[in-house]
Amino acid sequence: MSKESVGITVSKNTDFSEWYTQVVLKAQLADYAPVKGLIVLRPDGYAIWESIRETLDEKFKKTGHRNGFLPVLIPESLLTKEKDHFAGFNPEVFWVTHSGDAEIGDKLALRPTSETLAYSMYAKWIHSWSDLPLKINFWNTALRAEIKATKPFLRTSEFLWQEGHTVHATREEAEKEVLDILEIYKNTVEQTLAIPVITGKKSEKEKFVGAVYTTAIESMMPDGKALQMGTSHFLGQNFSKPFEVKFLDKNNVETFSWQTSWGVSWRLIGAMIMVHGDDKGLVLPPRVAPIQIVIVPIYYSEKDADRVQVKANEIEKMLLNKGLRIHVDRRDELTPGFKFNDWELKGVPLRIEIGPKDLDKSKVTVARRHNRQKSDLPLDKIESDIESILQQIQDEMFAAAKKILKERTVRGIDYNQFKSEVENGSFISACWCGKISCEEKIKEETMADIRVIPFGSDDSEGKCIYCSEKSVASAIFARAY
RNA sequence: GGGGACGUAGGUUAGCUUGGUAUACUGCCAGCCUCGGGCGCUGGAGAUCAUGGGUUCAAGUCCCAUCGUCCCCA
Repeated sequence: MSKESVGITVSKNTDFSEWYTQVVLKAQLADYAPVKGLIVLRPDGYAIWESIRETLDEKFKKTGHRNGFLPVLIPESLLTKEKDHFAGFNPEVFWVTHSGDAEIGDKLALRPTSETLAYSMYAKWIHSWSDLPLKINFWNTALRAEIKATKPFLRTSEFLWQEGHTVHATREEAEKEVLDILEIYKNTVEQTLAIPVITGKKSEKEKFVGAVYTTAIESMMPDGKALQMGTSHFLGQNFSKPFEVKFLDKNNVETFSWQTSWGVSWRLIGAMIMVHGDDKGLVLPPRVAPIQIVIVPIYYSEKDADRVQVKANEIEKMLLNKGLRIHVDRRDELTPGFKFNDWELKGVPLRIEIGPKDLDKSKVTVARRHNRQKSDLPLDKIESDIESILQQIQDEMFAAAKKILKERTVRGIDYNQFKSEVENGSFISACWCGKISCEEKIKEETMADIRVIPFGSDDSEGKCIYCSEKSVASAIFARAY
């Protein structure tokens, strides 16, 4: 008999929104904070963030970036210095106006993003061509007031993220940085989180306010909505001029620098929950799972307890030595059946069950979380096979997600079909003339807009899906989070 | 921006129409239990009924206001 209040009570297919919320709460990733729009990350949720952070951090450092830390308060005078940028963020800015009872003259913003603060500092640090490139990344939080439509990990008023801010002597070098970072994002999301992405440029309407252009990785969620997974911006000299981030080049000429900024947030966790989760709860890809393998020892008598525990400890040690993240569930007060459900809710990719019946046959039972299949594995095969099983799970999860993305991307349709495909929750690849007015009309009429203009999708042969004029590219349209 | 729903033990909730001692399940604690898919049995602790005001002999229940949360649509 199942205890409904403990597990997930709705189906992912029929009530996606409620399903998502239940997974977040019941898998104990996060809980609602006392203030609307804010969440508290619990250890199981934070562990996933740490895992993502470690993967990215290693790649950033290998490509010459270093970490720094920026304060959370930005004076109004600084935030408003680049006007387009400020206008874009203004409605979402939290302001600190008082210290105690006294009013603060130049009121302070809780950072919605740190370009202005970082570059006011960079201007002090950069004087010569030899100070460049400057490549600093910051692991912190950003605050953007979300009054309506909040959702754990996807839309919250404060979120964990990283923001990278780099400064270069030439345009070419900065543009290469933008693409190098996007490639790191793509690889990490695809190989670690097992979520396929589409890379490309954002339209003018959707680009980062203050950027020359924005590149992004975009992905599809199971409800057919697109989710922006990460962005990498070419800022050109839009910030270096107002903030005077300039240097003397080798010819002793004062030159404004070229800049980039880029970030991913804990939104990635939300995407991973949505893409891989099922009606039993969370499903974690092995590469990112804080616990990759859980061992559940099964026994009743004292005698069985001894031999089962000895074997469990032995396997734990063997797998720890291989660098795997493993946990033995030694809780004595719970039944095996409860533990199975518990670890499935929490998404652990692989479970090893060891009981007297297994040991009698010199094997263990392994249960794969992503397809819920159980099989036998001989004791003497564990050491040699376990890593390839994990790899296989990782691959199968990515392949399944990729198949869905492919199946739900449609192309070569007219505007009438476009409307019904949007309703179906499809990604639509369609020609576009490049005019913002067409994109806005489409958004008005269908609620879908351009999520990304994939690299290499230039197309001057086609006709715009909306106005039928000559196209510039085939873009990906969809409704979005 | 518009609309809807809801605040009662840690969680889910009954009670509200028709005012009269606060329901259950789950979780928690103690003990027992062959416990391989949320096992069973016994006992126990746990509630300023969101907040403030009003009506009344009497308010979880009726009235007003406030605060908060969730969902849907633009």
